[in-house]
Amino acid sequence: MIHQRQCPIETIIHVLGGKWKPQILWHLIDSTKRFSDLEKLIPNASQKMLTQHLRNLEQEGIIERKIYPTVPPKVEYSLSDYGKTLLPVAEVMCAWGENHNKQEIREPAS
Amino acid sequence: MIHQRQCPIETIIHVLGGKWKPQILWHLIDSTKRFSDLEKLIPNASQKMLTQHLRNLEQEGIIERKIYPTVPPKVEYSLSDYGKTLLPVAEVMCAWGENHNKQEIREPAS
DNA sequence: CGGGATCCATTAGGATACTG
DNA sequence: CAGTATCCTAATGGATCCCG
Repeated sequence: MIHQRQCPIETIIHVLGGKWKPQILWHLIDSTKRFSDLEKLIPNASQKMLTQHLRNLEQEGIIERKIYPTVPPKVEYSLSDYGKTLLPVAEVMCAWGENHNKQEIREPAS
Repeated sequence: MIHQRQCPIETIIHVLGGKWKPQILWHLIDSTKRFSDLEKLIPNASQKMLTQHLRNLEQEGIIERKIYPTVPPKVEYSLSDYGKTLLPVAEVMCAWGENHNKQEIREPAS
């Protein structure tokens, strides 16, 4: 699964490029969330995909997963310090994307 | 195909997120290229995917396609002015990606 | 509660052949 | 030269059931 990417842009696209990853990160910005919280916040994501994306983000070091060995189990996800280095980048990406969404309805150049 | 994206990050990932799109853009930064040039520059991309990604980027307004009605045909691709607004964003993404590639071999935190 | 396992649908990407 | 068209495989995402 880990292969060399010729352009580092592909790296960040790979890290962020899962259908629900941006939303997951978005919800973790301000506070730690439990698995069930994320399920409620992102209701269209299936359990499987939520789990899978959370695992991916964890492997990349972006988020942290804390397990409380209680019954019933409790698992908390949070943005790691390293993950926070993504935020400024995400902001720039967001700004361009937001503008692009507006541009999409512009008239074609003559 | 056009659907609302809840987070604008998804927009830019959608625009850049094709296997060969970053490379296409990279090669168009400094100069206009013909289709056959891009084929040589990105030899692993199939004709089909190259065409498909070029069409996508054109539809998004990122690149321009100029057809010379000669025989044999000649088609030139170039970055549009609007496409150039992506460059600073791409740079930031690149920088993070580059650093991330180094981090990947770091030892896990204790 | 927070998953794992399994099976299915959709999409992305690739190989090859053909054409104006 | 710059593609289309067709067929195929791989990867992603989703639905459902089960379990400690």
